[in-house]
Amino acid sequence: MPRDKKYNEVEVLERAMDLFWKSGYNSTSLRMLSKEMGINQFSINASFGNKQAVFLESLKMYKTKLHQLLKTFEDSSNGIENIKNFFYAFAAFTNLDNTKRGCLMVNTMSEFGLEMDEQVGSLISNYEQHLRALFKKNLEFASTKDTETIKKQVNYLVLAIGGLGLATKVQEQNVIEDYIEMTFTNI
Amino acid sequence: MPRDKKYNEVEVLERAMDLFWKSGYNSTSLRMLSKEMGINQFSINASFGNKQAVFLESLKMYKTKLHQLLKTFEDSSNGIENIKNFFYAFAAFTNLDNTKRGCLMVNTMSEFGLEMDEQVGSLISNYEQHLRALFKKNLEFASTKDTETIKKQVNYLVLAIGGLGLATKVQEQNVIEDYIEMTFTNI
DNA sequence: TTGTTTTCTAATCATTTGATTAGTTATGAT
DNA sequence: ATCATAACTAATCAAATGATTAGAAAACAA
Repeated sequence: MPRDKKYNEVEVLERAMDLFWKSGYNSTSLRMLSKEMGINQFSINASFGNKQAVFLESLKMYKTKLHQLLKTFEDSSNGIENIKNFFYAFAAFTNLDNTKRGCLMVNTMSEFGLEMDEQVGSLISNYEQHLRALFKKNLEFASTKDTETIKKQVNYLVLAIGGLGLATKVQEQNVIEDYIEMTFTNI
Repeated sequence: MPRDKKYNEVEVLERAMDLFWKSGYNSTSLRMLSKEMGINQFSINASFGNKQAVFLESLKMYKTKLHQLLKTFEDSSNGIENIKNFFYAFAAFTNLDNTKRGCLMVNTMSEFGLEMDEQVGSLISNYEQHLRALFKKNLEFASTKDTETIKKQVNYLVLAIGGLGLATKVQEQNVIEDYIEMTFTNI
């Protein structure tokens, strides 16, 4: 029988995710990953395949983390206030320990635009649909809004949370708070 | 007397700007620039210094273009509607010919975050101040808003236009329009 | 035409990149 | 203890990167 792996693939992937989150895909080299993950380049490729695959797995892990955050708001009582609370939680999440990393998915959208790896692209658009569903559900809750209004407000909130993900990379906390408060003044 | 330059530095810079606008700093190589600008790498460095300097000059040119757009709204009648019109013009500008390039400044903020070249950073924050001034002036026009409200609404609009710059890279036109319309129901 | 000056071309430099190789080490079933 | 297997290390590969070099070409004053 062969020897066992010295490292835990979930643990080293978490380090990879942190690095991609902070620096993006193109600015993160395999050598940086190797150093940060504590395993060498060969082991990275042995465990994941190649750099693109490490990135995809990092995105999946990020999505899981974000989903854990989201679940709280999916389970709790419904309504606008619930969406607003999610915005605040998202802002805290994307600026954990004042790291100003933004949102890995938003960063990735910005880095690649529409010319994105297909698997990465579908992971992200899948999550956008997920968010849309949450927003829609909460907007419909105890409300007399017509379908057209809800559609527009969902579009609005999706872009607003994208903008929030970008803003947490560069803006101060008080500006972020003003933004969230203002976003929900009229919906 | 020496020979004259075969190329016009403004024209080749415009090509460089287009490339940085489309692909960002790190994903644009000197060889891509050379091909697109129609001059070789030596000439690029002879005219501008190095890659970073070409980028800085590209940003300056972009800023000038954006400023030409902005001037229309600085000169025209004041008020909320004026800001809204600027949002629409900005959305059209960042998605000219359906190129989905977004805003070069927003793209740059997203690519580098706060760890940005000093000159690039001050150029961008300088423009943010410019926008803040425009928004403030128009919000104050024929309005009884208190100082605190105006401060919050300016913060809101600055982040909203950043989000719009990001959104034009990936979203459809109708979603963009819903976003702008909804943004201005809140102020 | 000649000579001087600068632009331009093409080749090359040292690094860095993603990826792979050859060879060594450790594990655990027998 | 032996040995088959897979994980590991370190070195290396070809390609791409930003930058620079040496020399040819062009323009104009004299």
